[in-house]
Parts: sequence; C-alpha cells; structure tokens
Amino acid sequence: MSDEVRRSMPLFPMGIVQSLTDLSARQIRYYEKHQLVNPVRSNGNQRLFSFNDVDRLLEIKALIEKGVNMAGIKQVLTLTHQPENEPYSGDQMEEVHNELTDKELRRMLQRELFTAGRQGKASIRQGELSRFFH
DNA sequence: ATTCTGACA
DNA sequence: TGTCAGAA
Repeated sequence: MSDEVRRSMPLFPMGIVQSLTDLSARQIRYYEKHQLVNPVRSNGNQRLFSFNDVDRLLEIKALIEKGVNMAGIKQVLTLTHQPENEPYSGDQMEEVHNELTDKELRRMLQRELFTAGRQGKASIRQGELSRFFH
C-alpha cells in the first residue's frame, strides 16, 4: 500500500492546484472549509495538497459543472469514496468504477426529492431541475 | 512573489 | 463567487 502513501503526500501549493484544476483559490478554500479536501499546512501556514486532494478537487469540479451543490457533492463523495472496499467480486475496470453516472445522480435527486425535499431542506441541486430531466 | 483570512461599495 | 485589504 506504498502507493497510497505517495498519493497522500503533501506536494503542491495553492497556485499549482489552481492551474491543475481550473478552480479559483476561493473555491478550493471553500471546499476545504466544507471538509471535501484535507490539505496539510506547512511553514507559513501555506496549504500543501496531495495528489489525492487534487484528484478529489477534479471530481468536485466535475460535479459542480453538472450542477451539483455542496450538499450533493458531500453525499456523492461520501458515498463514492467511503466504501474503501467495494463488495464487488467480479472485478471490472477499476477506473470507471468511481465515475458518478447520470443515472446515479438521478437516483440521488429522486431520493432527495421524496425525503427532505418538502420540508424546505437543502436540495442536492441548485436551480433548474429541468436540465436534469432532459 | 505567493498565499492566508476575513469581509462586502 | 469575485475581490480587496492587511498580514505572514
């Protein structure tokens, strides 16, 4: 499991991560505040992101572009990453594994709509639901 | 030169 | 979310 060590090694500063993800420092800090990434601090209180952090930020970016908001992203990341050990027996392509499909997103939205949806709870998506049901 | 935090004409 | 200030 030495690979995990490298992936979680604090390497790049804000600037690099910004160009790597095309996300603003503002956004990156915002996501950190919401526990979506865990950059380590070093010396002058400077953030140092690991490869995993960058990877995570890219996933977040993809979700943001799909119109998912914090509430949704938290759930997706929590539901897609937490299960470190996938109960799958027949191993397929591991990469496609973590991709969030529109189908999964739809299911989440549905559940969201049928549960806390009514009581003024925060919705997984922001704005137009239309774009979702094309 | 970079990044950090807090705040909002 | 952008952006500006004031401080590391």
